[in-house]
Amino acid sequence: MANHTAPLRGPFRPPHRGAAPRQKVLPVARVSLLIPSHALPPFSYRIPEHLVSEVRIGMAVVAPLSGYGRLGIVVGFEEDGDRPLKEIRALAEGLSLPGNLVKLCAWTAGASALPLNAVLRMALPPGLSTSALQVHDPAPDWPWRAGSIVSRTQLRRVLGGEGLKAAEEAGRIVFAPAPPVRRNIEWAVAEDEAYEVPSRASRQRALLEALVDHDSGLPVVGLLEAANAGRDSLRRLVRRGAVRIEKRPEPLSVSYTRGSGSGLAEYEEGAKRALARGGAWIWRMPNAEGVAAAAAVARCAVRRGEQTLVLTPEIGAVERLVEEFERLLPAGLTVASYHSELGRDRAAVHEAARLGEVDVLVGTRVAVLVPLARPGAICVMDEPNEAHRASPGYEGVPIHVREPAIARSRIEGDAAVVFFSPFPSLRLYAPESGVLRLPAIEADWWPAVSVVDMRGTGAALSSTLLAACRRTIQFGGRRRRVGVVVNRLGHAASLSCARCGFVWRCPACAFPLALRDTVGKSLSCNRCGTDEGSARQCPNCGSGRLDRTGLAVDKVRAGLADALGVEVGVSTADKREGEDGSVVVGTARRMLEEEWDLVVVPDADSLLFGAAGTAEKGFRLLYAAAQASRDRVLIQTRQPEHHVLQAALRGDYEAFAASELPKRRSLGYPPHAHLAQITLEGSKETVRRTVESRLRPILGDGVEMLDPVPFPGDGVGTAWRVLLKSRKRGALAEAAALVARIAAETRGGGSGLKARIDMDPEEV
DNA sequence: AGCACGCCGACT
DNA sequence: GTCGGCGTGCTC
Repeated sequence: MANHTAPLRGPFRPPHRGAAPRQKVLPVARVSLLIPSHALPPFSYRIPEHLVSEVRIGMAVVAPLSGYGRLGIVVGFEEDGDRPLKEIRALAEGLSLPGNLVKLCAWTAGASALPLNAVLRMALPPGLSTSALQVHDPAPDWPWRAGSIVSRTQLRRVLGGEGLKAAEEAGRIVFAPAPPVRRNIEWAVAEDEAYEVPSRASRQRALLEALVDHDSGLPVVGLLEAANAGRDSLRRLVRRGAVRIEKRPEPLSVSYTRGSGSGLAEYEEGAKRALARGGAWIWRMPNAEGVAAAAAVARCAVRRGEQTLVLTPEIGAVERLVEEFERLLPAGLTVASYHSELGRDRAAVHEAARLGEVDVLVGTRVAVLVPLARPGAICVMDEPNEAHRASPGYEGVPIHVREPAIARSRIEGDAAVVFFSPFPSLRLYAPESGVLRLPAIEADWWPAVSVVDMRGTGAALSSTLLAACRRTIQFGGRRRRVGVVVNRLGHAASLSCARCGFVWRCPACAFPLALRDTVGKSLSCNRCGTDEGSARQCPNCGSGRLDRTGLAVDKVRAGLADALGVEVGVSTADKREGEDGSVVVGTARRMLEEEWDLVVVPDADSLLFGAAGTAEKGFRLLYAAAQASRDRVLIQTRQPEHHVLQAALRGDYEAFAASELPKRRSLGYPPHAHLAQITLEGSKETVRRTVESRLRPILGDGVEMLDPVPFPGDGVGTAWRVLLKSRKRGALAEAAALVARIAAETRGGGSGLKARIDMDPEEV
């Protein structure tokens, strides 16, 4: 491992396609200062004579703001103007980013309506301290010694603002941004074999015995635990010269592969093709096979001397994938994981990746911006999973990771990005997206499918359903289990006919209409605000039995427990009870992680047509439900012939895509056009005024704005949603970024306004 | 007039 | 993040 403060000089590698082209250096640099919580635009600084030859795009520099040195990244150059400019003070080379990564950050900032400095921060080592200064030449009355690291606040307290500035100017203290230092751990090493352990000192003997086979020693913490000894016994051994204690840096969480690569042959050809051509690819296959296919991509990249980035939706999946890669990939390659639970290690992994010491980096969405010395391939596992998008307030970019992944492949010399899923998102699969396709691998096994037609029934659970559950759990021999997938926890927002299953939809958007009040059955569109009045009877079959769509977890659970006479477990995000029982009810996210003998979906219609979901999400859920069943999948529906349901239960993605893609185009969904969903929190008056006076006048050409509608599920009416729509993503992101700025300006006081921006949301 | 306090905008 | 400017409102 290279030292953090040393200039960035990796081991020699042949030229790779990620190399940034040499930039002509002008005497003025644009610098994006890394000040959190402030969306400062990049500022211009003069480059001092002695640094002109060294400064390049991506270089970390120290530049003054209000007289204090701040860390920034050079993001561009410009000609010298008339304005007197401050000078860049120093370089912080060990923290620099490759020039291409700055381009990627700029693209990502534009696409996500985030300030550039916030995105650059995500690409830099985590835990980077931007407030530490090193004391170089202390004045006689200072309390610090030369070389010590002191925080800015402490320096201010002692020296005062002016004193701090003067000391920095004079070079007595130097701004020293650095990633968190790796801890040292104590190791015990056996020294003198001749030492005779006193007969009663059994702990000391145990310690020596544990150490005897380890010439290079053992970490102290583990050793004490293994020998069931305390620190005192060890100290005695040290005093007698039998053992010495050494401090060594904690090991990097980079592991080595130990497989043969023999299980990867099946995917070799596809991997080669994607890497040879580069660009974005969809590789449709069962999720279980994706691991080996991604390993094949990684091996192919390694052969080309390149690194692979593998992105998974969840942290748990990262750890599983690392283990699988260790087993599958030929021995001697390095694999490392990167996610938000990694702690101090993460900065070390970041550096190892940046220096090219990691062959395969497996991480969550936060890893998409990690610099790589030799980028070759990006694998996005389980592509449609929405955990690939950061929710506001959580770590990572708040857009789906597929977007920066594609941008990265383009920017970094056409590296390959491969999206894995049996049912990729239609926005990628649409021919207009320009994403190439590798030959699909279809599931080689499919469960038996039972469809129960619920038209005309009032009961939530059919006798067919109950009989299937009984048959499964009463089966002799091996214990069998039933998983019941329910879509929602509380109340559904849409209205459907209890007789034929008709769902009220907005004539303009084709979205299910939201049920405003359950008694009067008044309907309106959450998307465009259209008010559709009250529903009296079903326009399809004339029935007056109208009910809100969807069954809730607790209702199904109680119904099953009652009818089957067994304990029924529950597994949802915030309630887990009796999960190892024979029958478990839960939400899809939880339930479809494991396998069941019988998977039951008592209300497929709410998955497919409910307000919370779209046909696309419903298709994936039913498909995944089938894949999670060892034996049979049973679903209840009032629209048994619906093509999405039929296609899902056959596992026929192509048929589903062929019927849904034209709808996407006519409705103007990505990739045909882009949406920005802006949620504004504030009084109706404030929101309306802001939208009309500040937002509407500045909308760029081709950006359409729909009127604010109350945010669904917000009963108090303090949250409003505005949709922006455009064929041009850039224009849309600009408008969205402006909203963020306006909201930041009007915060506080009676006119308080909070904004949240979702670019290209999955559901609207 | 003199001063504390909070808000706002500039800082390159 | 840090600063100074300015208006408000209070005290001397």
